[in-house]
Amino acid sequence: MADHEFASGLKRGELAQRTGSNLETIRYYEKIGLLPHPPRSFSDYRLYDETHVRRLRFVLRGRELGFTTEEIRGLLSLVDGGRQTCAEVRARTEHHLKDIRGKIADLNRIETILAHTAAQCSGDDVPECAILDALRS
Amino acid sequence: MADHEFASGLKRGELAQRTGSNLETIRYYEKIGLLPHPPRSFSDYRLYDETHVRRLRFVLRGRELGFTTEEIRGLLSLVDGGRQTCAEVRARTEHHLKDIRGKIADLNRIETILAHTAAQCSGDDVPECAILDALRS
DNA sequence: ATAGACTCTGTAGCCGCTACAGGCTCAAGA
DNA sequence: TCTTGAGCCTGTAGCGGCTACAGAGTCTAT
Repeated sequence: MADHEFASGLKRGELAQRTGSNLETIRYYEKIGLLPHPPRSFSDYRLYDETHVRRLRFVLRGRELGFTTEEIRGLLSLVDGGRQTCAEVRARTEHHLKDIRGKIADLNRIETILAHTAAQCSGDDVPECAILDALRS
Repeated sequence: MADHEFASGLKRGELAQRTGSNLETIRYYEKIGLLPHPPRSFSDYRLYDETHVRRLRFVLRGRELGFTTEEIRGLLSLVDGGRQTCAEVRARTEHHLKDIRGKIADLNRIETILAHTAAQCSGDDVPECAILDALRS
């Protein structure tokens, strides 16, 4: 790096650190097209800039919020398209919201069952166990 | 089947139907050791009985309740051990309950954010979008 | 000059299934 | 009896979303 080749770009490890993502995840997102192919240094190192940082954060945030990579691809295309129709983004979000509420409901149901059965369990060292019974039934 | 070879056993498809599980899942559970290798007919068909039905139901129920296959393997070993210590089963259940409550909390957090941003979104065909902003930030 | 940290590539593995291809076996109708 | 079609057998590949590793190259600090 005699000519300070990296002065203008982040290397992959640096991008990972800046975004809190895993090193390999970055390559994976590039592979599946959620991140663009970045320019390369003379020695073939990927060189990222602020636009990549923002884009990766967008993707990571979307994942955190439970969007699938396909859904994120869709959101990105709206962003990239420029004329993103707010109505469409909203429709997708609401669809997703429905999903999430479904998952919450499911988990709450499970939680209730488990909490109930755990409460019935004496905790003693006896062969009978309310929890196992619940699983068996 | 001249000699009514199957009279005393369920075939795989019948077991699947009785338990509501997928046909292939049964083979998979056998492969990973959650179901025992059943006896076979002359023509190599798996032959199941009521103990298999119960065991498969146990596994399926455990999965429904969000236990991993490894956790279920653990629960099964307690069951199989005979002297299952109720205290231990209870401890595992409560550990699992903690997990589930964590997930519920996460999802609730996500739900709040999405609901909030969706509410802020006008739904108009304008390039600004609260949801995308939220993802970007 | 060299050690060690970083990057590159392709590929395999993780979980929990699910699906498929290609062959065998069985039951029922013509 | 023959045929048709359903069901079973096996091994293997694929899904999503990563994560890890091997083996090679590159850079930095001492």
